[in-house]
Amino acid sequence: MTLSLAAAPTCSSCPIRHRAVCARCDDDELVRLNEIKFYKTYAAGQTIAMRGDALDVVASVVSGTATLERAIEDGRTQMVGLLLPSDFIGRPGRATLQYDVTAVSEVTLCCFQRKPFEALLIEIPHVQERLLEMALDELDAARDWMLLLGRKTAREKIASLLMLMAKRTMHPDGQVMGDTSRLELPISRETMANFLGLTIETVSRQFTGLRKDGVIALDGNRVVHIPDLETLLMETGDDSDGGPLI
Amino acid sequence: MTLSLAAAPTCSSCPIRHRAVCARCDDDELVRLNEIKFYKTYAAGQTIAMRGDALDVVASVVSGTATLERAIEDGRTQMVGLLLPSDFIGRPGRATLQYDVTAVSEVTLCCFQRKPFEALLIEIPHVQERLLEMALDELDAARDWMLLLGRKTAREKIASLLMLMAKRTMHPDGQVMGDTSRLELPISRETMANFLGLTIETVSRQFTGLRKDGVIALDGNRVVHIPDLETLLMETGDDSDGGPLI
DNA sequence: CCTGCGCCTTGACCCAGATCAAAGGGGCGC
DNA sequence: GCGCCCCTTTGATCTGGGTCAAGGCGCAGG
Repeated sequence: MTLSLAAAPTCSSCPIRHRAVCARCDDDELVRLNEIKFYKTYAAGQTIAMRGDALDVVASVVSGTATLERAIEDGRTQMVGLLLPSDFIGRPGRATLQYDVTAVSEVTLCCFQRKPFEALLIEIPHVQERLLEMALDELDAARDWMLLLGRKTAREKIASLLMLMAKRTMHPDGQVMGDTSRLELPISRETMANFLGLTIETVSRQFTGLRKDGVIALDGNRVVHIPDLETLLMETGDDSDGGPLI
Repeated sequence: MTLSLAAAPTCSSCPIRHRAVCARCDDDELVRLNEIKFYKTYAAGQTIAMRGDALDVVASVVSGTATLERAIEDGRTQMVGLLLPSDFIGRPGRATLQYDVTAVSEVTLCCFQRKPFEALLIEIPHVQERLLEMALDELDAARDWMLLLGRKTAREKIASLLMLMAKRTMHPDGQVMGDTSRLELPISRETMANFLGLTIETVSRQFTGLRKDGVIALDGNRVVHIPDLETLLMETGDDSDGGPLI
């Protein structure tokens, strides 16, 4: 997965330039953020944190894909968030984690110790402002996802997921870039199933169905070609405007 | 629906005492909040705002019940939030609404003009802090709801809804109060169906099922008696701790 | 008192997606 | 090259909840 950083704010020294936390920081503030940050990398499949764990760091995703999941003892699992580069993990003001966080591909995080980070929040109001904005965006995304889970058909769910991936891969800051027809899926069929509230068999069948109907073409099972984004959009069941997704 | 205000912070002159926005405000700050607030009442069934509307006020619910809904053109509707007293509507920093907001019972809102409210946010950092906290709580609740929508059975969904209502009605600030066995439902079967991603027929059948199994007793169709909360909890499919729900 | 209207319940049937089961690949160690 | 393992696809069958249709029931208005 590649991200255009051309239009990203130029926070020094961080690969994603703290886009998550300091879009409006001045140099002095950046220095202070840099003082308390450190990087951490997790292998694909590794558990980053588990429900109930103490949360003594917050972090933003620099590269790779991670998932937030909620599970019931009997094995049923629902993904409740997909973390792609620039997404933020952890919440100031709460000490324990509500979900399982798992690295799907190799993941690098830019971490901040929670305590000093919270201290900085008080001094740098627009970081807090930015966090509020991000939390509200995530809330909107979660609510769109509720519509998907509660009311969409399996085919609409798959199409919506592909649109989401396409948007996130190709328009990191809102502008179109690169090849809009080739999409590399960062997650397995099982992860998709957990995201969509489906079984892997149904996910697989819907992929086959979309392929047979010419909406997508498959190249291996991690690469999707989308000949026409409009056609795919029609399959999502969303109104024309689409709206923000995760 | 009644709320215990005994332990609520003592912000003057507002029925819910701005619990949502100023748990930590001092007198001066309260005066400034009071200067820009006003009340508005909506009749049951009335539309408070629609998707796409300009959002020039933010508000907290003083009394009554309202819903946030997302709809697809073909009529499928998913409720994405239930607004009970002390809940907050609207988001600083975004001008248009993403959902339809409807009054379910008669609703009174304590409103603030968005612009002056945003101005106050900058000057009163702990209001911003409180908003962030609330947004993150709502996000947790939305994610729990995603587990319900994606992975729970119809019976578990109904049981979860009843537990949610029971918690919200009886423990507004965490402490138990009043009669834990009688629950008055503020919403119709249709509203429940839209909340749970079910049809009204299924909702009705599940109520009948729970009644026949002695988990609940019905008195008319808006009043539920819960002989044993533990039994109901077991039907929700949640792990023991339960966790926060909306 | 009857009638109409909203809401809710119940019944009969159907179907999308789950479940159970059996093959494909494709990559990697040996 | 060979076998193993994991992921994915496909097939056959089952079922929970949707759909369609027909009553209850309470209540407001005539």
